[in-house]
Amino acid sequence: MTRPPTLRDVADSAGVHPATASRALNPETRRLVNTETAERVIRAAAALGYRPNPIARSLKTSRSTSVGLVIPDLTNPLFPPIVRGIEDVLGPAGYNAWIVNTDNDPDREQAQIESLRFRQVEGLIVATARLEHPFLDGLAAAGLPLVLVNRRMSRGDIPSVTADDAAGVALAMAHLVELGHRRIAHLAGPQHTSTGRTRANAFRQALADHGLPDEPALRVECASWTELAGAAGLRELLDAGVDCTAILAGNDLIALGCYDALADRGARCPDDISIVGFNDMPYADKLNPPLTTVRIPHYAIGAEGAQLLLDRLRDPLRHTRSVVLPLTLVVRGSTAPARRG
Amino acid sequence: MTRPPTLRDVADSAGVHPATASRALNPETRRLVNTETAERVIRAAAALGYRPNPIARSLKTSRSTSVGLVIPDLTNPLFPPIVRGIEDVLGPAGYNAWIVNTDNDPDREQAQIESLRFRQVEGLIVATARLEHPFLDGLAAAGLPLVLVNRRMSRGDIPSVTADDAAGVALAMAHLVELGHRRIAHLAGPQHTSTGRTRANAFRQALADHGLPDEPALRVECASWTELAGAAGLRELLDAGVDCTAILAGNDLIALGCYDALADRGARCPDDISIVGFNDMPYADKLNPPLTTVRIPHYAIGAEGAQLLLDRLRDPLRHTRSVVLPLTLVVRGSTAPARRG
DNA sequence: ATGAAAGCGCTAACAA
DNA sequence: TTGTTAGCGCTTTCAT
Repeated sequence: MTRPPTLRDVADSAGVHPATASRALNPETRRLVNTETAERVIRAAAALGYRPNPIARSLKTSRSTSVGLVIPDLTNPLFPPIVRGIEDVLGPAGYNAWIVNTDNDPDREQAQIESLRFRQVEGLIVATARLEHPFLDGLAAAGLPLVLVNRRMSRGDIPSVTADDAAGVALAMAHLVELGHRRIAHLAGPQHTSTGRTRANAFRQALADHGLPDEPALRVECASWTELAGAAGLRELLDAGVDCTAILAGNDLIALGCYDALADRGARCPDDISIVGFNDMPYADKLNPPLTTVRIPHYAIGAEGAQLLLDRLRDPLRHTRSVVLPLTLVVRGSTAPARRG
Repeated sequence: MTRPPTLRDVADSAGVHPATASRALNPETRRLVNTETAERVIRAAAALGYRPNPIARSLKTSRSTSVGLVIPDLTNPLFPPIVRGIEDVLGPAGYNAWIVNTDNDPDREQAQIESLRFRQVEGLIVATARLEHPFLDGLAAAGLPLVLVNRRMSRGDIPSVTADDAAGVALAMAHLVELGHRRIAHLAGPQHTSTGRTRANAFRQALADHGLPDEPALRVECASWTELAGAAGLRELLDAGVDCTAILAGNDLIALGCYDALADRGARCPDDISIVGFNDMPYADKLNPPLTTVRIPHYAIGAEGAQLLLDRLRDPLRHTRSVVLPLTLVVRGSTAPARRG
């Protein structure tokens, strides 16, 4: 195993100075060098199997061509498609992403983000934003390029890519009302996240739009976006003796928790209660019953987010912008006409 | 935003030479420096908020403290837990992983691995091994530290972490035989992978162990580990008029494909045909019917694999070893007593 | 159009 | 125990 060739080796082999070889090999500066010389250098590089050392380049240019990707938990099926969308955009641009999991723990999040800065990432794509998020505020204030995906923050000045949650809720609610449901409950996600808040607000808006009463008893906030929290939420609702024929769940995992809670009580979906989820997670169509849900374009969210960050890195002064992506309702077996009476 | 402090700033602030500061700050070399001086340096570093620049360190030491992780597709629910296991071991050791997806395309795999070497990874954890894999042979021959997870290669000298697939098949088959099944088919995964081959071999061994005939018609090789290929495989079997009461699927996705194919034909699981999967993928318990499957310790596979690689990086001369992890059968609704006649 | 020279921030001989 | 020196591989002024 011999030492990999360096720029110097290429220069020697082509009979030029390393600086000239550098210029010839870099597309950005190639025009500064004689075409013939450039070709000679390029041939020499190819012959030697030369690959520039990105670490040396980074040290000189203080650009790492890497970014950090902050997600709650890779094993949540929501995130892998986002990650792929991001990588498929970053890769061709010469960038790569370091992925960290926060497990929704602010301390862990802070430690992980610090380890990313330590790695000299040029920017961050963050999927863990809370509406109020002082730590992210600080990073933004420090000038670190930041893009939010999936969730936004209250302050609107940090670029974000989100789905049109309000429209999704409107679709879901219209579907339920169309099926004859009049008493619809909402098992909301955590209200410190934009997704949780936006969907809950849109739920109330939909009630108003359809002329249905907004009863506080029909709204429960789940402690987390998990099956466990969803089951607990529905049990709370049922224990309180609340009467409803349909549930709008904050997301698919909460909907799955509803399946569990219903099974515990010997109730059936959709016969007794219809359920709509959010996300269209993988295999939602294979569940029992297949889950009606709002499909979110996760891959596109990732891809758009990466694009926003690249734009920002290439032109730091460019105006920031946020992107909202459309979504669709996928009707399956978990929703059915309401009991009449 | 002022320039981040460098080692030089710390040295100046502590009134020592940068080399001394370097020694004081690095735990490995701290014993070379006077305790008081070291403390003064450490205090100065803390006061300035100094963080060593890992890129400069890498350039000097030619160690990147990064490794590459090669997987087929992050959106396959098999892999996120492996990734987390890997990261949870690498992180505390000061290493991080670059993740690449190959989509099971050898060309893409090669390109991605080259981009990892370009990034100066110190080693590779590979989840895409085929039994014969010349490209990986080449990397191993070139001295790149390599660890295989999930799948092995024919040559046994590359360290690997796998589940005890043969034992898993034996468990699954014993379960089916116990339930009264006598005509059991195997929808095997691709035979160029160790998992596909090992499970298929163990299937035939189990037939022999239980005194059942080994009929070639009862074995089908699926083209890939996917739902689509699983559905195609079962259709092929049914179209051939093969009579069986149970199916051992190569993995859970192939089992899901069987669900689809059965539904197409108006047959039901487990009433008409029982199915056992492999992996215990997330939400396998929520499927219709809940899937009986062999649970593989994915997180542990990742964690062990990372440990093997770290051992290798710390002591390149250390003997290689491979790890085989035990697994368990999870019995659910997709298996039931066979029809009698 | 090319070469010379300097330096990104750090570490590791070697010298004192 | 500390300082001196050199250099990892590359890019980028500046000079020619």
